[in-house]
Amino acid sequence: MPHALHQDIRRLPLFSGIGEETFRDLMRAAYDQQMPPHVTVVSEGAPADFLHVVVEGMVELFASTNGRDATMAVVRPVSTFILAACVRDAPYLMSARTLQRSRLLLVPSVNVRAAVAADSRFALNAMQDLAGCYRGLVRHTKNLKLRNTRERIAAYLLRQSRLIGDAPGFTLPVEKRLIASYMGMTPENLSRAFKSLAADGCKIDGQRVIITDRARLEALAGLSLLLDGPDPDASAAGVSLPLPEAS
Amino acid sequence: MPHALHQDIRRLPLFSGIGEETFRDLMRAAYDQQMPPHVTVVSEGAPADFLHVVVEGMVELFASTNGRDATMAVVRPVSTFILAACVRDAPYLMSARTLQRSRLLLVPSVNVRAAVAADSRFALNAMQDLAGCYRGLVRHTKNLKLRNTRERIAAYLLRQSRLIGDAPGFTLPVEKRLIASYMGMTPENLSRAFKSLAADGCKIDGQRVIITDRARLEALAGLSLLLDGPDPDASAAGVSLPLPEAS
DNA sequence: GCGAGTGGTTGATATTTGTCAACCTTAAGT
DNA sequence: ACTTAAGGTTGACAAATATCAACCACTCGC
Repeated sequence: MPHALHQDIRRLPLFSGIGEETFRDLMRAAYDQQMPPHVTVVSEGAPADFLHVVVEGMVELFASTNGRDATMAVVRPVSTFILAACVRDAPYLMSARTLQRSRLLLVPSVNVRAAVAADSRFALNAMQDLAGCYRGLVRHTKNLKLRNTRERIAAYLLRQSRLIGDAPGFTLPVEKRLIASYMGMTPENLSRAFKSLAADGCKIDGQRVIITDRARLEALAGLSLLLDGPDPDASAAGVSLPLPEAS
Repeated sequence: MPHALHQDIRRLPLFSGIGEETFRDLMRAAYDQQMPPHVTVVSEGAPADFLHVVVEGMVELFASTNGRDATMAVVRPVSTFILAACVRDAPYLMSARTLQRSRLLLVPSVNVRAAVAADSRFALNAMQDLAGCYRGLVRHTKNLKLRNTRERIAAYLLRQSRLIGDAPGFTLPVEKRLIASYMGMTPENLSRAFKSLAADGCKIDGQRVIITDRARLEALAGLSLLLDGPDPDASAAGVSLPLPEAS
């Protein structure tokens, strides 16, 4: 595997500062896999045999029950997912499928568990990562329970804007159907809500978003928003959608 | 503080097996507080100065945005809450209020952070605890997104039953308004749903629940239930409601 | 024993959200 | 260039859920 890649992975908060030997052992045990698009790489309920690292492409984490299914997160390079199941040695609670041609690094869970036991810095990193994931999900759950669809959408767009430095314009990072599912609504509902937001300070045209009246949009989101900030728990990958692109 | 109490706390997964000295330092730094009912002990947005241990009584974790509020969990002795904010040195994402006269042990976050840094077993415990909390919340979120109110209730009741060993009869552990809010619905809606479940294998009379036709109730819950089991992530206190009492 | 407050239930009604079907647009494949 | 498939949008409609108001039952404090 190319050295540059290892560098990128090592720079992840989860791996940064851990023993050189720990890291090397993990990488050596890992499988490097190329996957075509639309392939299920993890099935919920299965034993968590691997920690996954997304190296190229894009992966959707989702959950399903008889028919229905819900997007839980979309993961882009370079980040890991399902650390929790891995350290708990418990079944996956989410499935994962590629959205594009992707490249994944599969690190056997046994090795991960050995590494947390052996390298206390790695354990601390894992702890921080999991705390961040947890907090990300707390925010998400609060969103689902405290806001209706329009408010959730407004809050989401404001958050996206803030994450790229309060730029008023940006591009949606993923397909709208994924955003809709992630936010617990139907695509139709999202579509209509997007349109109606024109009256509340935000214009959406295709993938392009322009916040025309931030104050108004914030009022709609039912702010008091420590709910989504001011601390983004940035490392909370694996429980959210990707960053948008400014423009 | 009585010795017996320390024993109970020490037996929590978070503290079990950690260095005697680590534990003693934490306990020595802690404040032992008696609180009357209906007192807010933690406000979301505030810096996370303390890890809280519920020693007696009952505490509700909740979140609120302009008017509305949502129950996130109910914590009973002996367990801890808001570990995540504490180790991240980040603001609380939830508020906490006593439901009854309660006794709390407040362990300063600085000491907790020092302890995880110094005692690698404690760090591993914290990691496991946070992984459990995360997984608990994942289940909860899946529930919210994939099931409607009746299904959520059916699933909840089945879960409660399973947690006490598949007893068909039990007593609801908390007030119905809390259950309703936790599950993201209004009390009125919960009340009606409870009544309607009589036709689907479950009878609710006041606090008493009797599952009369488990198979039928499971069918309604839209099972395939790895969703709530078979691994309860038991240590996931702080993200769920208390256990019911069998009867 | 009595009044007040809280939680719970019920009914009528409004709002929100989902469903279904049609259609449009775009990108990919032949 | 044509066809196909997928994502997205729109409208009409249905279902789920919330809201509001009244009422009941129970507990607590006097």
